[in-house]
Amino acid sequence: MAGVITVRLPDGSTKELPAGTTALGMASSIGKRLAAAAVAAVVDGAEVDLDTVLPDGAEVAVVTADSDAGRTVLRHSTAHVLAQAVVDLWPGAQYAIGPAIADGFYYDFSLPGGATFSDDDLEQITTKMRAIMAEDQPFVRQEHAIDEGLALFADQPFKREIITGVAGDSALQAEASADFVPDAAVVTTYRNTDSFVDLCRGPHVPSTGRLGHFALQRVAGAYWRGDEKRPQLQRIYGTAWESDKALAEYLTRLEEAERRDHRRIGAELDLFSFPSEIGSGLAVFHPKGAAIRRLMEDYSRQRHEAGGYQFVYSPHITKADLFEISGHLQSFAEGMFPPIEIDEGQSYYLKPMNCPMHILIFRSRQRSYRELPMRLFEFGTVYRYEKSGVVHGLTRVRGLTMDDSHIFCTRDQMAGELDSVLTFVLDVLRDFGLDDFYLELSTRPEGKAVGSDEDWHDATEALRAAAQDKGLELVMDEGGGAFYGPKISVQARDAIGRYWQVSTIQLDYNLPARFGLEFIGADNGRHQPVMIHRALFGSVERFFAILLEHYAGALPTWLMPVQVVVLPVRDDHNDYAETVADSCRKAGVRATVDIADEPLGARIRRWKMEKVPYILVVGDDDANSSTVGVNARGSERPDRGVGVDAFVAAVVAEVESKGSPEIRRDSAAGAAGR
RNA sequence: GCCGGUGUGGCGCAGUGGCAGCGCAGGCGAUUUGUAAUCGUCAGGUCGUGGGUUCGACUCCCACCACCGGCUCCA
Repeated sequence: MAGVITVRLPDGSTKELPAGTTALGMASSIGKRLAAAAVAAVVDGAEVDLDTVLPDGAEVAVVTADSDAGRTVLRHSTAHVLAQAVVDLWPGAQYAIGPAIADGFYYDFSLPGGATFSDDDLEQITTKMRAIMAEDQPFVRQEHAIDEGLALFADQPFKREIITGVAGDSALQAEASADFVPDAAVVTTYRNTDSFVDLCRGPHVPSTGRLGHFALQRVAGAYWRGDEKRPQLQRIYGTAWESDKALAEYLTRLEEAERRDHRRIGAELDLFSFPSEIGSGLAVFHPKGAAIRRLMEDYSRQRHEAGGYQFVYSPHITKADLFEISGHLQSFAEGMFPPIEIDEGQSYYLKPMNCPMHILIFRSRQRSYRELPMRLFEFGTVYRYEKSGVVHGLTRVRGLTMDDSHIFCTRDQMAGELDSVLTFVLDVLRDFGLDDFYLELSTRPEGKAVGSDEDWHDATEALRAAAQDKGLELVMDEGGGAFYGPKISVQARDAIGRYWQVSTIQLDYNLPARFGLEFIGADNGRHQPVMIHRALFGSVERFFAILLEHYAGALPTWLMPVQVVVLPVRDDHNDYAETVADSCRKAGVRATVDIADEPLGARIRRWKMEKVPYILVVGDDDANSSTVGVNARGSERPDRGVGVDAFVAAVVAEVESKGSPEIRRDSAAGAAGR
């Protein structure tokens, strides 16, 4: 019957509506709440504005503000308002692109006369944006032919460039500008007022009044289309959410991340520093930080030894020749410190990688297949000339120590070796408390790869098989491998949901060939070994930082330099406190006594801030009955009258299981609650 | 490397051209403490470095260094 259409909803049901009903109309027919929360719709798989008239038989879903897709719409629309505000405040400003990104949005501008934003500008821009939102201006969608579009943006060169791109190679442009998906020879715009129109595929919220839960965060420079040879634009970052509550929660999350910042924790706990006298990106580890690092390294050594790795050492500098043979000088010279010239033109470089050294160890004599797989391991300190703007705490430094292994094996051993290496790596990471992973497989890059198609195929499939065997999510990074071989990287999720790339396992066809590596096979012939590069922590410094952020400084007991501190209540309890500490030490628990020359509360506070796992308070009652009062990290109230032996045994067990007091407390609380 | 910001005792901060301050931490003294800050007192800074402007610079200008947020890069 004419005048009625039927649409299908996401739950499979159908709904009859008068012809001409818009997506918003449909939402209203379902419920007021839904209509109020709606910001866009998906019709037959395409995201559209709410005022889109529904065709008969369409599949329709309402996009609400509190969904990921809905927030994207909010953020994108807020970005438009930002652009409108900036153009209003800086007449003649050119606006480039303003997409939604994870948790927010940005917009790039070129200001008249090369002016730049400063943080102070954000306030007046925000005020202007709120004014635009208060006016509740509609977002009006229009379609234009290419030449119309070019005329419309006559004084907006960045928009013209995008439009010109649309007219040209559309696939390429879609790649270049995530903000914009071109469609044949038509461009779409959204107009808020006579004075502001932006090129955009949409969808947008119906009007600016639907926005408002936003905050501008910072200004930054950003190259046009991410190309450092192109002009640098002025970028403003912001965030926007469906409600003030969601916005506040997000800002709280940012604060939490700030509290966990390893640079802050490193300073608070006196773990490391970056003296400017030494140079940018070069850390020194203080005693407490060094103690933690040593525990990490010692455990790693222990595991590697058990895992059949052989330990080697190599120097920090080498003649240029070595990195010419390896190819690093040709490819990565700008990432290396400049050479040291000695002995009439002889150049020495600080090593940026350990692999050539390990290769020379392999090549130092003839090798038999019986020696393979040969797994060489070293905590190898390398130096990389990171550009001045990129150094960042311990995560991006100029001097770092890789827990670097190079495995030489036969082609037949390759698949099995990859599998066991991956198992080993995940196992050790779990011991450090990282247990939520996904894997990323980086495949052959276009064009510049070395090695035969067959080699690449075999290696990639071997990596894929090893990865799939682990039952973890596998994400493809097509074309993301290095020129010399495919790679698996392990991405670990931390306590607040951030992913960090830690371990990498990489096949290499390049270096064995460049160095002419060979071994004598069972057939008495010469063969080239396969080489696997493997880093587990990646960089020890960076892994240290990841652990600090993951645990917010409260490391598991086995990694804490001081595990137990004993506080005598009065100074006549000092001797008993020493006895307790001795009992700990005898069991291999790191314990110290903090004598009673300050009030107990003050001492407890100090050690709490140190994040010591266990604070023991001992007084008359304890000295009389060989007990301690246990104040475990993370607990609200102390546990009085615990027997010394029982306490020590519990800590020993916790160290053995690589646990933390917080976890033990939870399970204990669960048991006590019954 | 590029854009923006910041740099004041060990740490966190105040100080808009005219005598460098506060809190915490530190030293000393007193306090003898039962679960997150006892009281008093003392000391500590050529204000990131180097130039310049000025009668006078923490303050204004220039260069450099370092750090922070991004961009680009990350073997």
